[in-house]
Amino acid sequence: MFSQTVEYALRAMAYLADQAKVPQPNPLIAQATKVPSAYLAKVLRQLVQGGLLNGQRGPNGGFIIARDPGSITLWDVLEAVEPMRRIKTCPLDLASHLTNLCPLHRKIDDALALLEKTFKEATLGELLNQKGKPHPLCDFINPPRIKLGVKPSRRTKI
Amino acid sequence: MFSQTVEYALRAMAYLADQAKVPQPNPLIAQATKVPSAYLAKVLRQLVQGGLLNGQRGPNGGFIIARDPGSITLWDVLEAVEPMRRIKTCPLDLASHLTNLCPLHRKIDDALALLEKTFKEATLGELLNQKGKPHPLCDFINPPRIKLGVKPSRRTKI
DNA sequence: CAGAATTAGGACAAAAAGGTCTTGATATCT
DNA sequence: AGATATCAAGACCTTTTTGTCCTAATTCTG
Repeated sequence: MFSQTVEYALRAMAYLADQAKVPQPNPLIAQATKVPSAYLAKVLRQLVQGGLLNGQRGPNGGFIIARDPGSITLWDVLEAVEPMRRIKTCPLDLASHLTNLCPLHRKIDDALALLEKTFKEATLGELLNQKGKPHPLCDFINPPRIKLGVKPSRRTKI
Repeated sequence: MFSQTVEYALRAMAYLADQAKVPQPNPLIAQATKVPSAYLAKVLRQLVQGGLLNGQRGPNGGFIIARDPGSITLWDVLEAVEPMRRIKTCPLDLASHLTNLCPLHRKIDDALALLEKTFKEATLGELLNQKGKPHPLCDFINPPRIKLGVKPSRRTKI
């Protein structure tokens, strides 16, 4: 129903909302969210371009959330990576339905509207620290920023 | 958000709900719903296998709705072609979330649950003949069953 | 400034979804 | 029975999505 990309984007945003202020480099996010790092890189770039994250290069760089998590909705995240296409005009281009969707497409679009509303009402901030609930995505809070296992380059000649 | 296949399946079911009793051959459904006929064939087969349609071969054959449209929900159609995958266990396989989804995935699954409910409450029957609304999919009711334009075979040698 | 860490961008590969075509089975009609 | 209309099944192609990899640009540290 939701694409992988959306799922990954939401995971990354939830993680970064939790780590506010300290830039998190891609491999660390990838580990915490269990998303393939190389693909995550693409998703993160979309989130930067959507204005939800800032990318900071160089040592001690990484990604940092661009605004207060309380002001970012799940809808904002969705829009940044894969905008929902609401049904505005008849998908069959029938003349008589131009201004007035047929009951089927009205029903479908109503469902989309409901989804849109649900996600617009949920902020990243709300997901954090809900008592009685597990912490988002991660078994422990603020994992130490340490080097991950040094993966041997496959280019080991000389 | 919804796949093409789901959209096509819903169009076909809405059309056939409207034509109850008279078998409609694939090309006619394809024309009325503006779905590529060869692909529609696949979708129709899934709907037959899902028990929502009956296929009847031979002259004057076609597809016919298997049950009363009032008893078929949009959810049934969705399930037949592309079952929604609810989130039942932690997608990250975190031990501490096994029985208790984290707030992010709880939120996502709640949205899926809402969708599920919406579609379970809507039947094909309800879509038909809503007054003041355009007829589903088609500019006129019960189009005559006529031969479509004979498309010249591309195998015209000899 | 040299070196290392990190994002930015894009080429490329693999997998899934969407779409086409051909062949075979079955039903109807004369 | 023969001719024809139709679905059933599946091989095959195309496009989109997902995933990998390499190179360039930038920034930090000593």
